[in-house]
Amino acid sequence: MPELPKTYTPAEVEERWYQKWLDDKCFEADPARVSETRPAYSIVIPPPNVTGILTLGHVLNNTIQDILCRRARMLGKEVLWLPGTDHAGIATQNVVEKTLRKQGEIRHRNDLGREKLVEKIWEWKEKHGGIIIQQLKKLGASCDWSRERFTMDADYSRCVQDVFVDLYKKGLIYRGRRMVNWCPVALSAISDEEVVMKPQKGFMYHFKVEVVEEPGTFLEIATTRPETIPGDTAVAVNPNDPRYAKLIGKHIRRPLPVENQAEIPIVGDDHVDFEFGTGVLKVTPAHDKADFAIGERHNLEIIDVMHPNGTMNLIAGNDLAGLDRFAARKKAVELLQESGAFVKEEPHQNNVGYSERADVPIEPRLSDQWFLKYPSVKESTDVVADGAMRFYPDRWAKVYDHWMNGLQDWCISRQLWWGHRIPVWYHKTEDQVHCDVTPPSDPENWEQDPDVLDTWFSSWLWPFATMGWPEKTDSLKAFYPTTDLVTGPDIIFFWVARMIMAGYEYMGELPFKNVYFTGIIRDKQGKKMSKSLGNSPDPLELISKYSADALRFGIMRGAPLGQDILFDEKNVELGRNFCTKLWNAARFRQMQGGSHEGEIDPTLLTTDDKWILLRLNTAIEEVTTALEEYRFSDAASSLYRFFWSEYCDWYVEACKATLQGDDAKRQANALAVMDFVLGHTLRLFHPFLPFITEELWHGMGFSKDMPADQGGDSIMTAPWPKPLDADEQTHFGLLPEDEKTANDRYETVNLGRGLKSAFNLPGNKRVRYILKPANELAEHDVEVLRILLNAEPLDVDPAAAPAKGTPTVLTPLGELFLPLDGLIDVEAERARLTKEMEKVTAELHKVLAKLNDENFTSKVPEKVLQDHKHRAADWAEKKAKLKEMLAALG
RNA sequence: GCGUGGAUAGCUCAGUGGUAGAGCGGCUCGUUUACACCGAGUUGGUCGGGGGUUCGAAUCCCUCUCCGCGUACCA
Repeated sequence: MPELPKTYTPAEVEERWYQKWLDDKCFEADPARVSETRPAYSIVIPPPNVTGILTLGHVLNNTIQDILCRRARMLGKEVLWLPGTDHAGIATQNVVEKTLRKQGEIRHRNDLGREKLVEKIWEWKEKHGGIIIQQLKKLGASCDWSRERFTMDADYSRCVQDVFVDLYKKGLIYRGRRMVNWCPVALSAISDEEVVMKPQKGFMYHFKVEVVEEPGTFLEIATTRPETIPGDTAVAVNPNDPRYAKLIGKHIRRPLPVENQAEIPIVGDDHVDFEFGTGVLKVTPAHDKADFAIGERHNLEIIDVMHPNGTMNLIAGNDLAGLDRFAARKKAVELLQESGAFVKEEPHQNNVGYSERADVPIEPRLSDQWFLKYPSVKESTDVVADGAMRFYPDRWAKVYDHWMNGLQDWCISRQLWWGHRIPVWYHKTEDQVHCDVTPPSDPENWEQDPDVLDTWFSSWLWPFATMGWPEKTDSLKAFYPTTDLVTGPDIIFFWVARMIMAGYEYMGELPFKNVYFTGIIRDKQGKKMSKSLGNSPDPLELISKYSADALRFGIMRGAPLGQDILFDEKNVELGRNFCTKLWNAARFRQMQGGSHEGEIDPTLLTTDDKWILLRLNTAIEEVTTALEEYRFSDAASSLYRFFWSEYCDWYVEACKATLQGDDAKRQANALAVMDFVLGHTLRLFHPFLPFITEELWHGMGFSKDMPADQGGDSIMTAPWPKPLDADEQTHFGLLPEDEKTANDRYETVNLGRGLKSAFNLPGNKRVRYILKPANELAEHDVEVLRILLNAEPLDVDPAAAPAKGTPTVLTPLGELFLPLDGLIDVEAERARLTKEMEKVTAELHKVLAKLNDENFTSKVPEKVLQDHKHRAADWAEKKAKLKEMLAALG
């Protein structure tokens, strides 16, 4: 076996192994291999935006998926991780339009026209799209790239059309003139889910109008949007409001536009809250959802006073026409002031809906759009409520349930060019509609609906449309429903809920069995990572600086289930350091030489050997359980602790006693134990650290132990470690008390080191210790103690009686003395012992106080009582010893 | 409003009824048979406030404060 290089070079290693895995088709899933003994495991990737670049959110999300997939492979499952990208309608069209504008090719999309622009976007997609796919490879993602899908692939588009036509024929998709959320920048309708509410500081403007039928009677109206007054077609009061009820049916004169102060009615409507504002509401059915509803109830005229881009139109009047809605607001106030209608303005905070994408206030707007009444709602609600589909963390189930019980029809049409065009044609002369996946036979007489579908109307089919639906393909048969879905809670409604409904509607079954919701990545201050804040580090830079393994480990160790993640580069550094530690521990083993094929001889196991085997068992159990419960950070922490604090810090150091000795058999046995532990550890780590574990697996010769079928000798397909069962533990002679024996020893070492440091002796200075053992110690155990204490020599003397004032510490193995030739400072030792005495006395008092309390002793469980009694005895014994020691000082 | 998560060492978090923990940071020492991306030692906490249940509360209950998220909103 060639020697491992002194330093680990992740960039070269990661590149090399990823290519090898690809060449060997290690990630490719074959439905034909699925069987009773080889169950399927599948995940569909949440398809990133085709224009996207890797963010830390993607790193988190995809590392989790990769861990799940890699572990499933090691458990002997046939694994499909299906990758792909999303065409992301608005976002992509924006990116490309912007690029073209920057390059001076166009000023507006109309310069190119629909066909040309779509062509340009495709070109752009082929050239620059899917960068993120290459970036995912750098991260080590073990996706089956041979199955990469795009939501606008021809067959995928066909699925989208099929579904549209089907839902149309079922009467669930309909076209209607409704109030929608209109984005004045994108010039498109958007869904309720794409609107984010933001608190706004603004003003509440009051103005008064005279009741036409009762001159001298004025109504005061409060509004935040005076620019929409020209669109008012009524004012509304609550019919139960004693102040105004009698005015219902009468009229007022609308103050704007100045040149058209029409008379509009006063209507009574329960919607009006008479405690809010003045209790009089102006009703603008064209520009407010609630007002639209009032308008419908009272059959009011609808007057649209705005252009689609948010500027005022001519109907708004000469003073306002052409102004942007916010400029028009100011102008409208001025006009009211001029006419004397203005009363006052008051600062007012309210919530305004913003277009998530363009970050501008949306404009409620009446327009013709396509809507979907959600299908399979009941099954989809029940499956989560019943727990048949599990959410992790499960509190999201409640959020889901809440949304499912308040479903509003989904506005699925978008006034964009990039996307799946709605498969509906209108007859040019007759009132006919053709909805089908194929155009009408006489296309010259028909015109296709210009709109495209909301991107999510394609993503919601992702779990099955990527596997060949509507054919009943082998892949669908083998891998649907998928096993796990890993995504952020921010798209629970956008995507998760809709996939569940589509799954039931078209596959008759749930699309995935478990949903893991990741946390949201924030910076150290807790701010959300975003490009505009510039607080989002580039994962690729982190990879080149620290390695992909380091990034994966760092982010997973700090990502507890259900919590947001405060990202700190320190965590990645920790990951890098850990990889280095792993590398060096492997090198240490290799430097001892010897074959790694040595069998462990149970009769030669030392206390330390047994201890590490027991600790390994615990680690395997902890990691396995944690992963089964999706507690990735716990799994990572367990591994970290086991390998660094237990294997490296104690076991390897203790082994040096054997390795320095001259018993060849014992040495070989120690190496066999190391190999056993390392072989297991590498496999436990592989899902987290795929690259370095593969490199060491091969570099240390573990690979050839494994059967070379399926995936060859890669650690990827090595079996997932199992804890030793009872028989194996018997075989190795492992007993639970072995752990205590070793722990007593390590505690003794700790205490001895503390003593040394208390007297300012450098850790590397070899000093003499004397142990007055409480029980007899084997020669080997003494040697281990000597090495770990860095003692030279370590005298074991049951009759030890060192000079007065010799620093002494009580250990589980007996009294340990640190003779300081000629340097004894009696007062210093007295001070140290006195301090110790105070501590022990305080602890003893605490326990005794409880034990002397009748209330305690009579009510507490027997086990707790015994624990306390033992503790009291321990402290008492320590106290007695300390007293003796202090007395000896004179 | 309603729902939901959180507040434990300087920082990030673990700890769900029985002796308050880890990692990082800080400080001290250090070229020991791998590893300074390291080792040894050490310093850090009346567990957000108040009340209750209990022999016993970081842990269970109530309440308040603050931070976050979701959702619904009144012009």
